[in-house]
Amino acid sequence: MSPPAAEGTLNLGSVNQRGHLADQVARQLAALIQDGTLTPGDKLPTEARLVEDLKVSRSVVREAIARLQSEGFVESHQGKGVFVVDWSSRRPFRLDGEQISAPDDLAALIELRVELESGAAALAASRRDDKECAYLRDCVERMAKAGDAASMSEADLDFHIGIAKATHNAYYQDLSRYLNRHIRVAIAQCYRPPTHYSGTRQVLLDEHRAILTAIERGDADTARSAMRMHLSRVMERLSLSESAHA
Amino acid sequence: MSPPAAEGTLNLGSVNQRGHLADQVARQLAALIQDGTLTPGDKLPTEARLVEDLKVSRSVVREAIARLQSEGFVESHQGKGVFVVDWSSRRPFRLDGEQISAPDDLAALIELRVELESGAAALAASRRDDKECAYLRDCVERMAKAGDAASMSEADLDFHIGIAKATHNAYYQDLSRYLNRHIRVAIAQCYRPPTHYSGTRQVLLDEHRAILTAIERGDADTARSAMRMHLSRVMERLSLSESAHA
DNA sequence: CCGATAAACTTGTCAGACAACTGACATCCT
DNA sequence: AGGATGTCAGTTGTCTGACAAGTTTATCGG
Repeated sequence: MSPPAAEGTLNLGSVNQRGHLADQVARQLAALIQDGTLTPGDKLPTEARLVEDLKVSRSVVREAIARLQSEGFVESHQGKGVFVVDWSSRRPFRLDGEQISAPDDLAALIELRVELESGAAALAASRRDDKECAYLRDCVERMAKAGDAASMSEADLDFHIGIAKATHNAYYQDLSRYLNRHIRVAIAQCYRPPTHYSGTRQVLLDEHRAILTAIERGDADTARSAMRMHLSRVMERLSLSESAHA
Repeated sequence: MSPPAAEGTLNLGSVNQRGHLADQVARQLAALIQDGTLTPGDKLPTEARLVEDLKVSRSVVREAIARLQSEGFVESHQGKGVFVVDWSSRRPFRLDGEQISAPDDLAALIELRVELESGAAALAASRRDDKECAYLRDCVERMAKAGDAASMSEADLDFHIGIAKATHNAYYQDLSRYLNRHIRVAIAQCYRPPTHYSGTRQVLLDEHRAILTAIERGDADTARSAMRMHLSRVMERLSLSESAHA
C-alpha cells in the first residue's frame, strides 16, 4: 500500500469535459484511479479540496463520489475520507463505449463470447425444456423469414438469449445478455450495415440450425462445437481473426 | 413500453434499512426496478415527490439517483425526468453479495467459471511468453511450499490470474479477476476453512501441474481439458455438483 | 386552428448550516 | 508512568433554500 497521495498534488486541472459536471468529475477521478495515479488504499482529496481545485459545488463532488462508489472504485468513511479500494477485482465487469472502438478490442470481446456461448450451448443442450426448444425453433424460423438485416439481427439475438436462458443459470443469462448487446452496438459502430447479406444468409441459417438440432437432441458436445464454429466464423466474416490480441 | 407508473402509487414506504440514506434510497429504487414494478421506459417519481414520500433531503435523492445511473438502471434528462433504461442488457455484470449465499448460487457461478477458465487456459497455451510461464511455475512452487491454507489459496489465486493474463485478452483478465474474487469470498462465507487440506493437497498440486505443463507445451486442447477437470473437481470437493441449477 | 410566448414543472448546480463520525491531543486519575 | 476520559479540529452525511438550464403545458393573439 503506497502512502496516501499528498493533497494538492493531483493534476486535477479544470472541469472541461462533456456532460454534466458530476459526470465529468467522476470520470476525471476514475481516470486518476485507473491510470495508477491513485492506487488502492490511497485517500482522495477531501471534498473541500476538490471543491476548491475543480471550482464546483460540494453537491457535484458528492454526486461524483457516489458514482465512483457504485462503480466499485472507492469507499467513503464518515469522518475519515474516501479511499480507493482494490477495484480491479471489485469493480463490476463492464464494457465502456470507448473501449470497443478498435477491431482488436472487438475481436477480444468476441473471443470471450465464443467461450461463453459455447459453454451455454452445451448447458442448454443438457437442460432445455420443450418450451425453450420451441422458442429457439421460432427464432430460427424468424431468421429464415427475415426481410431485412434488422429483423435477421433481432431474431439472431433472441436465439442467443434463448440459449442462455435454457442454461437455467442466471449468471450465464446476465453475462450473455450484456456481451451480446455491447458486441452488436460495437459492430454497428465499426462496420457498415451490409447492403446485401444473401451471400451469407444461408450459411448463417445452416449454422443456427446445427446448433438448434444439437440442443434439441440434448447433445451437449455437438452443441458446443457447433456454437464455437458459428461464432468463430462470425469473427472471420468480420475479418477479425488476426486482431484478437495485441 | 408500459405507460409510466402513476406518481404516488409506488410503494415507497419509509427509509428503514441499514447504511447511509443515499445507499438505502438507491437500493429501494433498484428493488422496484428489478422486481418489475418499474419497467424500461417508466419515469421515476420526481425528486420533489421522492423527497416528500421518503422524508429525506433532495441531496439524498440526487445521490441515490447518481448511483442508479452509474449502476446502469436509469438515465436522467434535465427538465424531463429520470427514466428506467433497458438495464438488463446495459447494467454491468455484477455479483451482489447476497446473491451468492446459497450453494446453488455458488455452484452456478463456478459453472460459469469452469467455462471461462477452460477457455483462458487454452488461449494462454497459445499465447504465453517465457516470463508468464515462469510466473505460473513460481505460483505452483509456492503452492507446493505453502505452510497454511491462506498461502495456498493466495498462490492458487495468483496462478489463475496469471493464466488470464497470459491470454493477452483484457476482457478475460477483468472477468476472471472479478469472478475469482467473488467466488473466494463466497466460499469463505459458506464453508468452514479446512483444518487440514493435506488429503487434497497432492491432488490439487497434480492438477495445477498438469495445467501448467500443457500451457508450457503450448497444447491448448490439453490445457483446456486439464483446467476443466480441475475446476469440476473443485465443485465436487465443495459438494456442489448437484446444485448448479434450480 | 396555429404559432408565439409565458408560466409551470423538472433536473443541475450552488451555498450555507448543522449532524455524525474519526483521530489527535490534552488532562485527569490510579 | 500508563490508562481512561474529554475536547477539539477535521471530514463526511444530511438538510435547506436559491437560482440556472431544459422541457412541457397553458395562454394569448392573429
